[in-house]
Amino acid sequence: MLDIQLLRTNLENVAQRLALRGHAFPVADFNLLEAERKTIQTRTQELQARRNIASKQIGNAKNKGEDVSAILVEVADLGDELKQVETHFEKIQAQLLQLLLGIPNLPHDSVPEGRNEADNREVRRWGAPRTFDFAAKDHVTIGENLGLLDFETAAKLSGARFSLLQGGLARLHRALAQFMLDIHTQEHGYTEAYVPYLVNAESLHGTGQLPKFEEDLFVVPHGEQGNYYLIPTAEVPLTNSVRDQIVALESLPIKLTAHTPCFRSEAGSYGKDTRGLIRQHQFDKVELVQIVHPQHSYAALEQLVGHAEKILQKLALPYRVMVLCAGDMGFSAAKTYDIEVWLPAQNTYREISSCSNCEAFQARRMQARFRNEKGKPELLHTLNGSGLAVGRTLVAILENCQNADGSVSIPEALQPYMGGLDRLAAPDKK
RNA sequence: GGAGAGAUGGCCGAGUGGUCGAAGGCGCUCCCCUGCUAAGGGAGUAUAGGCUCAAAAGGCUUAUCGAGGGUUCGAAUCCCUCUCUCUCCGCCA
Repeated sequence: MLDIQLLRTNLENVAQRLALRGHAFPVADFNLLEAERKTIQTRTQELQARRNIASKQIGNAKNKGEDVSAILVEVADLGDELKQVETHFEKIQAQLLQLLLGIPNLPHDSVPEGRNEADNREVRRWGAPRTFDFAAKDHVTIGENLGLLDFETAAKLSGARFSLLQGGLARLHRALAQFMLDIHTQEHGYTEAYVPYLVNAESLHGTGQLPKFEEDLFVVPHGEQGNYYLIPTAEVPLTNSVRDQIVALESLPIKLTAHTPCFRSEAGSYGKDTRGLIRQHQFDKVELVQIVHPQHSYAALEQLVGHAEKILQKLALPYRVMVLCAGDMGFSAAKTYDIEVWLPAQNTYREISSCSNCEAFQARRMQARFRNEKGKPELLHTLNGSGLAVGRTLVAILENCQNADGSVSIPEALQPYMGGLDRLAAPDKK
């Protein structure tokens, strides 16, 4: 959510910056609503003040045993009018809030202009794509040939966009998550968290998934108490842990990590990445969240990207880092780096991590604050990033580490997590 | 699921219809005394917003005592609903 003060004082500028990311701010609607708000609020407060004064007079008069009927007559009509005006005021406030909740974050000055993926800029590359002396297969073929990846059964169990892993591949998947958590907690200073996978609507409002993107979420009805939502990312529970809180200055930065499944309905992505593990309704991810002092959020973003990169480096998987253009960024982000891993079968780099600084955008929605150097509450800055998407890392390993005989070499860093196993191979067929 | 207790400022805690944005304490900030610490004295110390002001300062003002609704001229206080926490019982991994 943007600062409404900013909209009041600097609307033109805000609209321009939002236009950079392809959002048309409804300037006329806003101005109209604001003007109405102003008159109604003033009127409401006038009436409230009058009521307060009269009530005080009644109290005083009664204490002295004086007759209060004159004042009561004066105040008689006040109640009705006040109620009417208050209701009106609340309605306008709600409309303003609705409007505000639907507006994406402002892009940071360092974010390149552009409309879509094609305008993202490469920041750096690490590692060189391997050259194959045989025809490199894609991860689906590799996994199915090994007998460890089974989409057919998954479809029977659940439907499209689900997967079933078995044996060494399932273990590799688990090993990856363990490995990532260990690196982030032991080398990068994150605190591991185990979080709810079902969250309430407030939490999703806090991080920005609601109210605008409900169709991307899986909803679980929960009787009269409303709905639960399956988390689309651990960013939601981790970041919302500071919702409605004022944290102490000394406790910053708060660095949290969690391994969770993520659930996305992928509405509107029909026909995209239908083959394989790239785009699933359920996938695992190790998430990194930092909650920091506003002065340090951009330094923290660079750090956070580095933490995610570190995983790929240790796995020896080639990647590149992209800075997203204004038009390609997510709703809550002020600046986003994507890390894209090399996938030989697709002969391209594919997103495996997305790291964003949301500045105070989420903090304002969540009322997440800290007590600053002057002792005053101030909004925090929040960051999040994948460190990394487990399923996609699995894909990258299958494809990058495949051998001519159909087996897959296990990156050295993971072997301790695999009981020393150094390759996945098909069982001998007899 | 059943029975009971509770939710007040950074924290503890008083407050059952008006003089309550809220006693008292702790903590914190500033000042004084002492000065090696300790002790002592004084002042200050919620949040969000509106209007005003060129801006800052200031001034005026509104809302907020878990959330929402109701009664009333007036609600932290009375009534209703909900949420959460705690204790006991039941059930369960």
